[in-house]
Amino acid sequence: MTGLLGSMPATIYEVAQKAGVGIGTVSRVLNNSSQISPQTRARVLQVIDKLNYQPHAMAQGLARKKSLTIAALMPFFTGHFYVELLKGIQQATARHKYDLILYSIEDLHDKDFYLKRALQQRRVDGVLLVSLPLSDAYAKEFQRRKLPLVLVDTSHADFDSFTVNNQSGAHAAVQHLIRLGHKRLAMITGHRESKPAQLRYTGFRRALAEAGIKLPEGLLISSDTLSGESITLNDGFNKETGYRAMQKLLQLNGIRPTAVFVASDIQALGAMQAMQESGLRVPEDMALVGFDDIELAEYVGLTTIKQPMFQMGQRAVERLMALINDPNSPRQHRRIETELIIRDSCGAKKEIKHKH
Amino acid sequence: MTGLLGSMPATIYEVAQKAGVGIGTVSRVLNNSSQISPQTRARVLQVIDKLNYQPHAMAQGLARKKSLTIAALMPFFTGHFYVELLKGIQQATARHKYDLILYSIEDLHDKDFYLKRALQQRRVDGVLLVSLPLSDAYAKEFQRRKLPLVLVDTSHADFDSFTVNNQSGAHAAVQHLIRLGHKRLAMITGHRESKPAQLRYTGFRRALAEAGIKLPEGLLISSDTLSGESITLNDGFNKETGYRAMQKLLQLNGIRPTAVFVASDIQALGAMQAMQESGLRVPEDMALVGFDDIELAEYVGLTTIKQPMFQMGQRAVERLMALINDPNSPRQHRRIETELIIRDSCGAKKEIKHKH
DNA sequence: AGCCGCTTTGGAAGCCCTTCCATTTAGGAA
DNA sequence: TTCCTAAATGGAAGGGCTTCCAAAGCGGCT
Repeated sequence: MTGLLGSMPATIYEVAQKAGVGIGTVSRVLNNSSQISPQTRARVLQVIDKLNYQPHAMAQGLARKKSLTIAALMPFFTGHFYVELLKGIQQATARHKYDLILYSIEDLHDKDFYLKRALQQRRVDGVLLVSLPLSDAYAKEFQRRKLPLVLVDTSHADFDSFTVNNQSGAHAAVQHLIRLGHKRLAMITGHRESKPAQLRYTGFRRALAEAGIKLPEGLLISSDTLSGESITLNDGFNKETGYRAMQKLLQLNGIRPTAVFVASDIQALGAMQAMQESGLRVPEDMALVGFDDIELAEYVGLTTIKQPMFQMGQRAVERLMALINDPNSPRQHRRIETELIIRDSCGAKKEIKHKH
Repeated sequence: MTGLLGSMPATIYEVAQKAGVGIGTVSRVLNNSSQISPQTRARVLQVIDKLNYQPHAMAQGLARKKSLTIAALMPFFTGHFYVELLKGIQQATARHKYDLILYSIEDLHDKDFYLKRALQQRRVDGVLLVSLPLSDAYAKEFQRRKLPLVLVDTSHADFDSFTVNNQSGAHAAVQHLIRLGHKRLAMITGHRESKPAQLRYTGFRRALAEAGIKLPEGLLISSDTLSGESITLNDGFNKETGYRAMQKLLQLNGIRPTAVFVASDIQALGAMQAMQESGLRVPEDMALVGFDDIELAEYVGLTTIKQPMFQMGQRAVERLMALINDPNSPRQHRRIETELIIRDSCGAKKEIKHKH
C-alpha cells in the first residue's frame, strides 16, 4: 500500500517511468500544455493519480521563477478591521490557487526587513502592504523591478491602492445628523496628524458647509489637544480621548451641541460613558454617530459608518493578481465606499416611531 | 547604483566571483559553517553586504529538503479567540526565523486538500492544526513520515496538542460562585455533543460535588434541548440559545437559581437580555459567570473565564519547532490553564463594597 | 628538503522541476 | 512509394542552493 502521500513523495521521474514517457511529457500534462495526445495525457494522469503525485512547489518555483505565493504585511493590532480584511485576502488568494505568507509588522523598523525577505528570499509574486507607509527607497525598487504591489488602507501616488473613503463616510454620517434636524453639531476626533482623522474632518466640514451650518469655536476636539495618559498613543483613537473630549464638550454649558460626530467608535464609547456619568442620555440629550462599526457598536446601539473590509481584502487580491499577470497594467486608486449603519444613538429610530 | 535589492537579485555565483572564492565557501559563510578562516569569512561577508545578497529560499529549500516554513490550518470564524491565537503563532514563528503560510479552512472537506498541499507541494517543515479534527488517514501519514504536527484547541492521542483546560476553567467559575455563597446554581450550555461543552459541564459538576451541592432537575439547559432558528448551529454557543435558555430558567418560578454558570459569553449576553426583559437585574436577582472573555464581556461587566490564546499560539509554535528539530521527541499533551476574570456580573465586587 | 596531518577551499553532483531544441512519428500529397 | 509538414515526444540544460569529496595550503617535524 502506497499511502496517501507516498512514503517519500514521488517525483516527476517516477511518474515518467511508470507511464513509459519522458519527463517533458509529464510536465506538459501537468501544465495543460496543448501539444499532447489525448491517450498519452490519460495514461500519465492515471499514473499521477495512482502515485498520488504532486509537483514540488520549490522545484517548480526555481524553474519557473514564480512562487505562486503572495505576501501580506500588516500590523496586527485591533480586532474586527484586520480580521475581516485578512479573511477577504485569504479567501481571494486561495481562490486563485495562490498561497499566502503572512508577516505581522509590530515595529515599523521591521517593515523593510520583511519586505526584503518576502521579495528576495521567498520570491513572492506580489505583495500586499496593509496600513503601512511605503518608504521611498522601496517604492523605487518596486517600480524598477516592476514588482506587483498593492497598498491597502494606505496609499502612494505610484502604486495601486485601496482605501476607505473616509471623507464621504464622514460626510454621510454628518449629513444624516443634519437631516434629523440637528443644527448645532460638534466633532470629536483623533490626532490632527492622522490621515484618516483629517479626511473625516474634511467630510464633516463639507457636510456642514453644504447645509450652511457654521462650526462655532470649541466644538471641534482633537485628541492631541487633550491631556491624559493614553492620549499620545497612535492616532489618538481610543476610549480615553473620547471620554475626555466629551467631558470638555459638556463643560461648554451655554452652547452645548445637540449632536456629535465622533471619528471613531472606540472614542464614541468613551464619550457615551462620560455622558452617562453626567446623567445624560443618548440620543435624547445628545445624538451620536461613530465611525468604524466595531463589534461593540452593535451591542450599544451606536449608529456608525461601516468599512467593508472583507470586500476590500478580496478586491485588493484580485487587483494584485491582475498586476501579476500584467505588470504594466495602469495604476488604479480605488476608494471603497462606506455604509451608514443606523442604530439608536442618532435618534433616527425614535423619530420614525414618533411619526407613526 | 545597485539599488536596494539589486536590479536582478545576485546569486551565490556572483558573490563567489567578486570575493574571489568558490561557491562552496560562500555557502559555508552563509550557514555559519565552522571551517572557515576569519579573513575569508570577513571578505565574503563584505561582498554579500555590498551586493545586498540574500539566498534564494526555493533553491535552498530544494537543496536542503527543508522549507523554513510552517503552515497553520484554521477555521477563520470568530474574533478574539483566533486573532489572539494567530498573533501568538505569528510572533513565535517569526522569532524562529520561519515563515508562516496561512490556510483558512471554511469547509471541512477542504482540510485534507490543504493538508496535502502544505505537505506535498509546499513541503512545509511542520503543521499547526487549529480547532480541526485530524482524520485517521492523515494521522497515519503524519506518523509514518514523522512529520511534525501540533494540534491546537483539538486533540488526538498520537500527536502533540495544546488545549484549554475547559474543565478546570469551569470548575473555577463555579467554585467562585459557591464561595460567594450561592447554593442554588444552574448551568446554561451548548450542544451536548460539543466537546468543550461536555468538559465545562464536568467542571461544573465537580465543583458542585465538592461543595456537597445537588443539581435539581431542570437547572441544566443544553442548547439542543431548545427550539429556535439558530439553535442547531455549530456547537450551540450563540446568543439565541442563551436567551431561550434563560427564558426557560425564569419560568421555573418556585425554584429559580440564584446564580448561573453560562458555558459561553455569547450565551451569557443572550441570557442577560432575557433577564433584562423580565425586569431582573444582574447580579442582584441572579449572578452570572460566563466563559471565553470575548470583547463584549468587559464592556458589559461579565465575570468570565479567559483563555490565554496568545500564549497558547506561542507555545504551540515552540513545541512545533522542537519537533522539527527532533521528530522523535515524545508526545506532549498540554492543557493551558484559564484565568478567572472577576467583573460585575457575579456580584463579588458589590460584596466587597458591603464589607467595608 | 621531505613528510605528515590539519585546516581550508574549490567545485561536481544532486535536489525537482520547466523549457527549448532535436528527433521521431503520423498523415497527406504527389 | 516517397517526400514534406505538423504534431507529439524525449531529454539536456538550467534555475540557485547544499554537501561531499578531493585537493591545496600550511606549520612543524624529522
